[in-house]
Amino acid sequence: MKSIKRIHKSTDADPTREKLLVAAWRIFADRGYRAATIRQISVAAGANVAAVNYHFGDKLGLYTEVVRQSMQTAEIEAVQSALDLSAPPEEILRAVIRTRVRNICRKDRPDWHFQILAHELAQPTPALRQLIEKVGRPLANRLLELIGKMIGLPANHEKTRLCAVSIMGQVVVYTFADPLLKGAWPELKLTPDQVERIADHIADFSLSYIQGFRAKTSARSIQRTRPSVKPRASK
Amino acid sequence: MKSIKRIHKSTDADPTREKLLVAAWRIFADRGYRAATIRQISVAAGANVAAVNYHFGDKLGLYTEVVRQSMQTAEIEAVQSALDLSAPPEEILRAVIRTRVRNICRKDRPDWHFQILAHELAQPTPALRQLIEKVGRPLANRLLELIGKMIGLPANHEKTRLCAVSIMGQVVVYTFADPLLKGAWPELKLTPDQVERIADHIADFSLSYIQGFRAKTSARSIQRTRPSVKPRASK
Amino acid sequence: MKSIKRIHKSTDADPTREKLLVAAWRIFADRGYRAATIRQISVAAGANVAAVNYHFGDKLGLYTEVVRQSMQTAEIEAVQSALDLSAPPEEILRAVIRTRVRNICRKDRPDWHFQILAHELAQPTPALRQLIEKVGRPLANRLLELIGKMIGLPANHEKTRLCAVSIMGQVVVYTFADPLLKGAWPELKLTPDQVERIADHIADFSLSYIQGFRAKTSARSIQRTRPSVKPRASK
Amino acid sequence: MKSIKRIHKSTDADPTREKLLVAAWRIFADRGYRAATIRQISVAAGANVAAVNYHFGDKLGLYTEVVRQSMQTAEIEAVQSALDLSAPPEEILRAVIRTRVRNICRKDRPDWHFQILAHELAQPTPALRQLIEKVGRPLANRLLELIGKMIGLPANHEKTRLCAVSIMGQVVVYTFADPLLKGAWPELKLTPDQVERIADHIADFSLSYIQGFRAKTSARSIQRTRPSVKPRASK
DNA sequence: AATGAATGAGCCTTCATTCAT
DNA sequence: GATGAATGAAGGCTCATTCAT
Repeated sequence: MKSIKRIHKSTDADPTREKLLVAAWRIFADRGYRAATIRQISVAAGANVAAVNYHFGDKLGLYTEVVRQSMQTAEIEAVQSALDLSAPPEEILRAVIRTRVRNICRKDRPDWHFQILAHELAQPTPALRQLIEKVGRPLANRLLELIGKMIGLPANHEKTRLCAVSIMGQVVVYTFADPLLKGAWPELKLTPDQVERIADHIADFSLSYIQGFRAKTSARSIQRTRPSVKPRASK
Repeated sequence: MKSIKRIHKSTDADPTREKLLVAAWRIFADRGYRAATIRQISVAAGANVAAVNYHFGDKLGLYTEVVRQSMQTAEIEAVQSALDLSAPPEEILRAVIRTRVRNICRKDRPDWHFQILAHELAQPTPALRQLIEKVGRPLANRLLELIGKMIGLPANHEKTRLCAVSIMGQVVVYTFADPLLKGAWPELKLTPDQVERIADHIADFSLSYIQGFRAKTSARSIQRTRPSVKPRASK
Repeated sequence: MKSIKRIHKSTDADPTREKLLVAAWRIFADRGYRAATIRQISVAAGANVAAVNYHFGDKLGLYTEVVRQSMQTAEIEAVQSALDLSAPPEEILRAVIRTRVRNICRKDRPDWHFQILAHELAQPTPALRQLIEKVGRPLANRLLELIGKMIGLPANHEKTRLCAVSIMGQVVVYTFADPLLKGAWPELKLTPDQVERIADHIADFSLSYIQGFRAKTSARSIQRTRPSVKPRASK
Repeated sequence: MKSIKRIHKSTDADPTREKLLVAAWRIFADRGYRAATIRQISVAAGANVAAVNYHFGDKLGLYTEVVRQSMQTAEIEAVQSALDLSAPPEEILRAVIRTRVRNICRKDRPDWHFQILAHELAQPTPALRQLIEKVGRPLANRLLELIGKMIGLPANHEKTRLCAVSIMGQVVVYTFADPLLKGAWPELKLTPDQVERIADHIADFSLSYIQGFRAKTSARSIQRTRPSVKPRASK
């Protein structure tokens, strides 16, 4: 990425810059970094082709800014805040899943955040690293702690991680494999009702194992002092 | 895609064509259709740029052939044949999951099949449609029947589909979100041992809910005639 | 032809666009649409290859613009205005022929208009249709009316059309068959003097028949009511 | 043109070579030298791409042979033989025009000879020179002699040449400007009947001037000894 | 004698970037 | 501050030609 000569103020009084960001967000989410062209973005934003280079240095600069802003947005915050609730862990997990799944079918800005993530994972750019470290890791850590609490194992235990991935996989597959699901499951319409049922199912599906696992470890923990001892101790 | 004028003999004595296919498979899986260039592929195959045009008509023709062959390969067959086993459904499901997960860390041709699928889902090409209809739908149908048998619901029941997606999501996330997982989970090395543990976990995780669900529906089905009433009590 | 995204100001202060048009006009007239390359044109205009794409969308866009401008130029107007003269029809016909033939040996822009037409007729492009409808048909109609008046038959009468083609053929053969004429007629130098003699000859040659035809039809029209009966006695 | 390594016998017992020539003749006449590809020709002839190079050295060698054979064919001979008739010059001229015009609408091999000539004139190749010298000049000379006899002037007199070009122009315009004529003259169907009327018209149109011219020169030749003195003596 | 396979040159087009105003 | 104009690099594709068999 080329270094930007000047830092422009990102105040609200700079409509061109903002319009570029919104248009870029949509188009990058739709087509990914490479397939999107700055001409498409400029036209969609009603700006000149050179405006992108002027405001953001180059294409990668614009993209990086889009990714940065995308990760700061409310729905991510919503997920994070859901993780902070002082409710029972099961309810927190349910809330987290529901919040995330609901975003899949938002009408105004359909899942742009995760679409960008999906494109990044398929075709990484330099933005992926910061995306992982700034967003992926913190979110993962909170989820791991939550699950660890539920199954009575440390956050960095392999079983904890496996459970976290199992939950995450069930959620993201609806974003990543959308065309595949629509092709093999014609009734999948992602209406608000159906989305609620999906969220409930994922939570039920996951809690079934987690609660069963806790039961087993709890039973063993009667004899032992450290409940973190897991059934498969190897590693 | 330009139609190829003639059918070329695909004997083993056609090294250039084969080398092109192997190189294209690897590069397409690595970078996706658009980002891959026929020059890169030609150089990797030790052939001329025009060789692609000669053997496959154009870039899309080469890609289509790669996708077609990719979907015919042994591991897909392995998954399908696993679905045909006359073993108990639980064992079949375990075998299917294990077969698929093992392919993630194959040394010779690392998960190219699913990497191509991931690229297709992120940036669809005309090959996606046939990929869905030729591979996605048949596999999905077998999986749905298997799960339907286990939970006592029709294959096209929404709950059956939700379970299938939950299982599939847990599996494919290891391919689709690989950089993200590696970033948030440093210990994830995908050694053969670990891959086995992953497969076991996904099977345990999924069977926990499925077996519990069958127990409930079985109990209810004594009283009720229509098992399509969703037994989920919560919400 | 790719549609050009924006309308560029065609002011005189746009030298590159103008230089491209002039160079393209010459090269297209010289070699035809297919044989001319945008690299040759760009080099001749002192511009970059991509300038063609920027100003005209693509090669066909540039060509279409060349054809459009070519047909609007003065000499075509001259022919048309000659047809509007309120002089005796014979004089108008003479003027039309002379105007057209003179353009064959113009020093500044040698017969590019008709050379492009010749290439279009040999290898049609999408521009041919509009060339026929915008220029060919209107000019033909005026010529037909003029001849019809002279021979006392309707403009759309077959004999009127035959006469028009006979005149037109005598004129255009000097452009279309130029190499052939030069080869079989070494004294053909197309000096201004000789061009004048050519024009006079074509007019004399044509008026001989036309005036004789009018005499015959006039004589017969006293007796006959339907002048559409061809008065040609031979055969 | 690349020199052919060996001279192949052009006997009838070489069907591939013959089929190539026929296919090439049609396609070259249809699209011209540059636009025609040896692949199209090979496919149309049911032969291999390399067969062209094998039999004719290269593309230009095939084309040259096509042009050479085309010029030797019967209809050209027909025109030439018509010029040899010992009939009155007017009848000979009529026969020549009729023979040529009739070829325009031949059903089996529509005017390929003149279509190739038209392409050559629009985009000359090295074959043009020999085409002019082997065919153009001899035919022109015979026509000039014929006309010279009719108007009482030497064959190389400018007026003789002008008359010859006027006649030739009327004929070839039907081949060269075919799309233009069809566009501006919808009733032009080139049925056999209409073709006969066209031929008669061209003959009438031309003889009107020629016979009138002879009358004038004959009148003067009573006083003068050298009938080559023309009305407009300048030059 | 004939051909399937392969090649290098050249073409049109796209795109991010830069420059002058 | 902002933009219209222009550019160089790179990509896919076509085609005549050549090579090995």
